[in-house]
Amino acid sequence: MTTINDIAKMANVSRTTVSRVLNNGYASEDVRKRIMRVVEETGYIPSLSAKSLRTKKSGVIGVILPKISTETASRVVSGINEVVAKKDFQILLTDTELDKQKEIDYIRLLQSRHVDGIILLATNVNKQLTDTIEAAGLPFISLGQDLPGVTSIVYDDYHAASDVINMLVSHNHQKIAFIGVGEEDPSVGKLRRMGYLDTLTKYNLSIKEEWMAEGDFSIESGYECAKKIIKNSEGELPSAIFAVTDRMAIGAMEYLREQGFNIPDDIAVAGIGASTMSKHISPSLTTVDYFNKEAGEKAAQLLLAQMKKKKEKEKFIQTYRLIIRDSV
Amino acid sequence: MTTINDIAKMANVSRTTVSRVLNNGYASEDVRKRIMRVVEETGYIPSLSAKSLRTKKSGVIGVILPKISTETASRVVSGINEVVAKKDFQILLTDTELDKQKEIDYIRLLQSRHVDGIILLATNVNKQLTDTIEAAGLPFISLGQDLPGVTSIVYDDYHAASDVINMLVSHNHQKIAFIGVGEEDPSVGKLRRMGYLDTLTKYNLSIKEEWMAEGDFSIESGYECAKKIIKNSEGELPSAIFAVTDRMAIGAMEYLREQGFNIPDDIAVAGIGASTMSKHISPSLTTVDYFNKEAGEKAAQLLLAQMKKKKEKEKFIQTYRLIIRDSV
DNA sequence: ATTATATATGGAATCGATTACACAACCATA
DNA sequence: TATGGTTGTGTAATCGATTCCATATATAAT
Repeated sequence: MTTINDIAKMANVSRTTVSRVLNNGYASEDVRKRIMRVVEETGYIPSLSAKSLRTKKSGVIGVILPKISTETASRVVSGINEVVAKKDFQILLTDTELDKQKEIDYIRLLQSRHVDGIILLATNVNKQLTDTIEAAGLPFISLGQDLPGVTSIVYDDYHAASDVINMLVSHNHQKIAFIGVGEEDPSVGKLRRMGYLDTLTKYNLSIKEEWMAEGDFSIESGYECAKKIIKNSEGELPSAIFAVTDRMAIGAMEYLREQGFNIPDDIAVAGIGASTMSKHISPSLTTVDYFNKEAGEKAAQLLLAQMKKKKEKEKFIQTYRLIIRDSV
Repeated sequence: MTTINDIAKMANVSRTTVSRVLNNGYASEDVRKRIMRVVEETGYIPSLSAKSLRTKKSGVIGVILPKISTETASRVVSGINEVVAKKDFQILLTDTELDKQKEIDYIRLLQSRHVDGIILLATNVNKQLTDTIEAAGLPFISLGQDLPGVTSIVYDDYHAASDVINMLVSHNHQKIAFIGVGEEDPSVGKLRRMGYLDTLTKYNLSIKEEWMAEGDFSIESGYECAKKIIKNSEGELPSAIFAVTDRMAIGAMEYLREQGFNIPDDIAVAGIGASTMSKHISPSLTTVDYFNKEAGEKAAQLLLAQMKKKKEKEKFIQTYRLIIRDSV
């Protein structure tokens, strides 16, 4: 490996000058040319470890995902990347596999790698997590969960869920079942469920335990939840099922189709997420678009801004859009 | 930030000892305890930039993708991550957006970041690319394209395509249309097309220009290609369409459905990729599973092996599996 | 001609770790 | 008691950049 010292020697200048030329180009015409020629010839690439050690900046931003291979995650990452790549930052990717200890470990790891900032897609929210973030003292953005003390971009889960119910009611549905996830996840688990419950209450519709089931984000769990709901409510079947994610909605549709139910005539289905699939299955799935990529872009922009100038915690609510399709 | 020197002072030892304790734990019981206590108390995190500068190892492996937000990419990355995370490596992610210059730039960039190895999902293959790889002198794996001089994992595109045609023929299809992509992409563009053409020839089936169209991987382009094929072949419609990717196959299905064709009775459709969607649309799509995640895992394993001990170029052919579903 | 100012360059410290080498203390063996 | 081997610890060089400060030269102002 050629180093800055080699270049300096070959160009007959000090390494100080080489560094300056490469960073701001400050030098006499003559010297600059001489240096650049040597750089070209040798194919010299500066060591970013050395640079980072000295400057405390790495040009890397850390992204912590709950799970890499989901459509949401990949859209968000794509949005983030689009923004940061323009400023010559790269992304260091970590995957917690939904393990809350790893969320914390990775923050510390990224810190030790001197990343310039972190974007976290949290699933669990707890004190230890926020303490670790606090201690890291890095520019930090939380996406998808509102973290105390941390600038957050959140989806409007409550109103999105609520709007889905509004829409179902306006389609004359009175008996609406629910497929949710665990409450450790404040956004998807709690808020969406609250949106569902509160809106039913608003319309004075009955809330039945038998019409509620809890899955784990997977298509299969959606299938199982639908089965459970249908089995448990022999007397009175729901006329619609609202699943808090598209994948679970799609699993539910599969079960219903298998059982000979017509969607939407016998039972309507709605999800959240605007997955590619939702558009292309049949009947196409009514869902909520959360603009994940835009959220990723926004997160990246906020992070870059925060890297320039530390700011107070802010909270941004990402807009959403209800997409009404054939499944209702 | 507390440094190793701070720890040394506080524990009343030299930084050498601190380093040793933290790396191999070599020290007397007494000293070790003293140091660990201070480490705990201060929450000391060693600087990986400094470490990397000294050791020439970063614990990071670079991944270069043609496009982040595709199912293939996210499966592969997930496979890679699963393997390398176990060995405490992280992934530095870059996205070329299908730009061949960026493929080269990113290799150099990753090199300057002292990544310990690179996994590249190339789309374009050219001399400059292989030269850059050669020059980087890093452990390197190419996934999806066979790169001269570089250990590669390739999908068996030719035979996969060929098998799709075999299967269609065995379902009594004689008139098989084709939706492909550009030939700059040796694997998807060239090999899959050759598999199609050669197999038609083998069966003595006619190859018609009107039955062939070229898309760009997107669902929309699949739709357009199907339209073009149907329009151009007024006299004699094909009885099956083979698209080289699931997304294009799904686009094609959409057009056919719109036009009132029954799938598979009027026209059968097959794709490649085993996307999640292929399983859940209706009719479910016949496709080829390339085991992308496993390919990612394999790539990671090979890379780790190569990091231990430089090896000759090898070429691995990833297995595939034909999944016959309702669309044929 | 002298002083002040701008411009271009180099010297040397520094960032935070690792590691080759030296050395001291201790115990065991002959 | 001298010799040698272990074991534990420290000294100092090193990795490859950046950057503060000093200095030399050229140019402008008085």
